[in-house]
Amino acid sequence: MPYPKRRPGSTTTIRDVAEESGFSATTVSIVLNNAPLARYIPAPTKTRIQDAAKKLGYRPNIFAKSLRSKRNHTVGVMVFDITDPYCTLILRGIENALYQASFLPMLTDAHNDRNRFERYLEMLLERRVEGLIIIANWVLIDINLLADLEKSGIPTVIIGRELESKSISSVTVDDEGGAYAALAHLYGLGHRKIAFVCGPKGLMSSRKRWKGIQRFAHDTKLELDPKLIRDLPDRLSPHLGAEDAYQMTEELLQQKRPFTALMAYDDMTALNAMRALTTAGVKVPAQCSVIGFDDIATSALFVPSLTTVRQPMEAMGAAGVNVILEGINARAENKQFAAAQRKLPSEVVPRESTRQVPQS
Amino acid sequence: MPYPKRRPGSTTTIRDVAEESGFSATTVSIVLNNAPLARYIPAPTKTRIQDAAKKLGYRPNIFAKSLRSKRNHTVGVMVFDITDPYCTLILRGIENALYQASFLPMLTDAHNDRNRFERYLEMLLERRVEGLIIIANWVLIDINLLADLEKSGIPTVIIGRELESKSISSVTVDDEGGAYAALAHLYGLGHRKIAFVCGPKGLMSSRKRWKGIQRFAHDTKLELDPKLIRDLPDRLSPHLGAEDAYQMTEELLQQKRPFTALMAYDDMTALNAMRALTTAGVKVPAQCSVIGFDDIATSALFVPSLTTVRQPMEAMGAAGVNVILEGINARAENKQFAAAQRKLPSEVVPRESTRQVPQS
DNA sequence: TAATTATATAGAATCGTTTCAATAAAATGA
DNA sequence: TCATTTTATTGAAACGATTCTATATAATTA
Repeated sequence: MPYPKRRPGSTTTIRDVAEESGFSATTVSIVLNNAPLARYIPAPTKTRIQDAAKKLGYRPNIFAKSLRSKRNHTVGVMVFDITDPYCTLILRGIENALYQASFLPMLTDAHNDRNRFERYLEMLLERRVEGLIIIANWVLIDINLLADLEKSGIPTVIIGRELESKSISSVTVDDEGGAYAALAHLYGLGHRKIAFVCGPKGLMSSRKRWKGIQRFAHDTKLELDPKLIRDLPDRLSPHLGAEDAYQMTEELLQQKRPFTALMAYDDMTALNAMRALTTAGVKVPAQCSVIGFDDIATSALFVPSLTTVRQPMEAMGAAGVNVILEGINARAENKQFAAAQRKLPSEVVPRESTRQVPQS
Repeated sequence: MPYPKRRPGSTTTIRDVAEESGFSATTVSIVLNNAPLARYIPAPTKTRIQDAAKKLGYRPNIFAKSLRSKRNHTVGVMVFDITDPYCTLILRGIENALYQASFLPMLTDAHNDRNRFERYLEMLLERRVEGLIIIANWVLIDINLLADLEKSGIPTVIIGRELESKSISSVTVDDEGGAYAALAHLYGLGHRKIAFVCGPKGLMSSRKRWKGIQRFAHDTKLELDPKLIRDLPDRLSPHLGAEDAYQMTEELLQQKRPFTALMAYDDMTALNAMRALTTAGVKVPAQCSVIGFDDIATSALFVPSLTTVRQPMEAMGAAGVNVILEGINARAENKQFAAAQRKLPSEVVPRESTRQVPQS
């Protein structure tokens, strides 16, 4: 009995298959992985090995495989708040693109908390994920997280935020163009007195959208009334933002400075603005049109449904995956790869909340 | 030069730390893992090893670790549609509970598709996740998936659906009690003529909720008008359900059979029912109260905000994690463990959409 | 003092793959 | 026919940790 009989409790290994088929573990490995050398192996041998593997229900041990190959076909995905509807569609896009490539995501949620972010980052690196996708939102921890990331050297992409880094990729939507188009939409409906609830100054996307607004105003000589412009504060907690939007809309109304349309930083802001308007007795869209940005799921369900600028969230998720997949492949072949900065177009989705300005 | 100098390109291994500290790899391992034998190792040795590890930035190779220990501190999480707001809060609960235990989730989304479910299941087993959490929804693939699961022998829990299996755990909400309480809420507000848009008969939760309704009606001698009861069809696609709910509410209205309240199978149904009511000119809650079930995020934001029965989703996610963690621990110690069936209580959340029945 | 136990460390085996290097037979070319 | 190439297969060496077993000294007990 030269080979030890395989112990009943243990799982079947490649050596069991070798013994069963009458070939060596090497040959089994070559056949089952269809390695280059497999072209020297005659068909009958192949079938015998495959049959043996099937018969024993052989499932290669992924730990051993990973140990050799240093790969695990896994990427880390970090969100800052999975409760945020903005996230889930991006997640869908990520998931779908990873599925195509037979990768699986490790999902982590930083809860908008810096410590948790760092702990999770550590856990992901410890597990040697092959890539990292970060979905930025609202509050993104500041820049020194980059230090940790860059030195780790794993392909990383941030979705939803532009970065000046040369080693971290990013996928963003065309904020400026989207805001430009949104304002153009309102303008096209005849609106001239327009109120704005802009995002926090600290956010790049907020600045970009404002830039788009200004550019449109400049292009068409539309006058922007400074009294009708509010900025959301730079807050740590995103859900407080909802209340802020509500309050600011109330403030805008209390000024008694008439406006026929309101453009909000994003959909959550717009939704809360609508609530404030409705509560104050201002009918949307009859008396005031409202436009948002993002097109989160709720926006279509709302009454009235919200006109908004759609971010192609699934596409952004997919783009993020493709960017890091390129990085991962380059890495596997020891090639150099450069970080990519992708910008995707957005599109105005007209719904019930905007309407032709009433004749006066 | 007895030891080969460590190659510059490669990562630092335990042997590098051994060489640097002047001890053997064995000792390094014992110290760094604080293994039982560590109590024989004097403090100075320990610090020298720890310093060396820190100096070299040693990070143990998790693949090698897993190969020995057969563990990876990872669980598979399967959802059927991450876009479904019902999922995300449960996911939050899962994520949070796993974080406490230093586990990480592999997230998969079956897209309500059976093939995808099976492919993902295969991928998760291949990766040897230590446990499996399935968030059932709306349409859950039928029972023969159990065969695959049971034979794999990994601890599994299904959240949101009761199962007759003895080897698969489940976490559910008290559907019957919740529906009972919801109807009691309407009854308490004086409603007697109540319409129902029930869930698909095929769903256990749907049947349970209906049972709660019947029990309440029986207890209080409330009469249920069969003409005011509709069942959502058993569909494959969950989003079609939204349109169904809208239509059924229209049908209920067209009958001209008065009702002062409508109880919906779940929040999505309720939201669409409200849309239909509003569109038809029926004011909610002035003319008709509406109550849902689930308490998804959108419900609080809606105008009017939706009264509903809250499922403790985060708690359900956490409970699911705890169940499989017990299974995983039992397994690690080669103990037997029995599947657990947990049922969590629900609670009525009164909001704007329900109101005292108008005097007539 | 001798026998025993506790302390401190290391060598080698193991986990299950993949792959390098070796070998032998068969097919080809000169 | 002999040298070379192609085909077919394998033993052994990685991959990087943990742990079993062995060993040597120091401390304790009889």
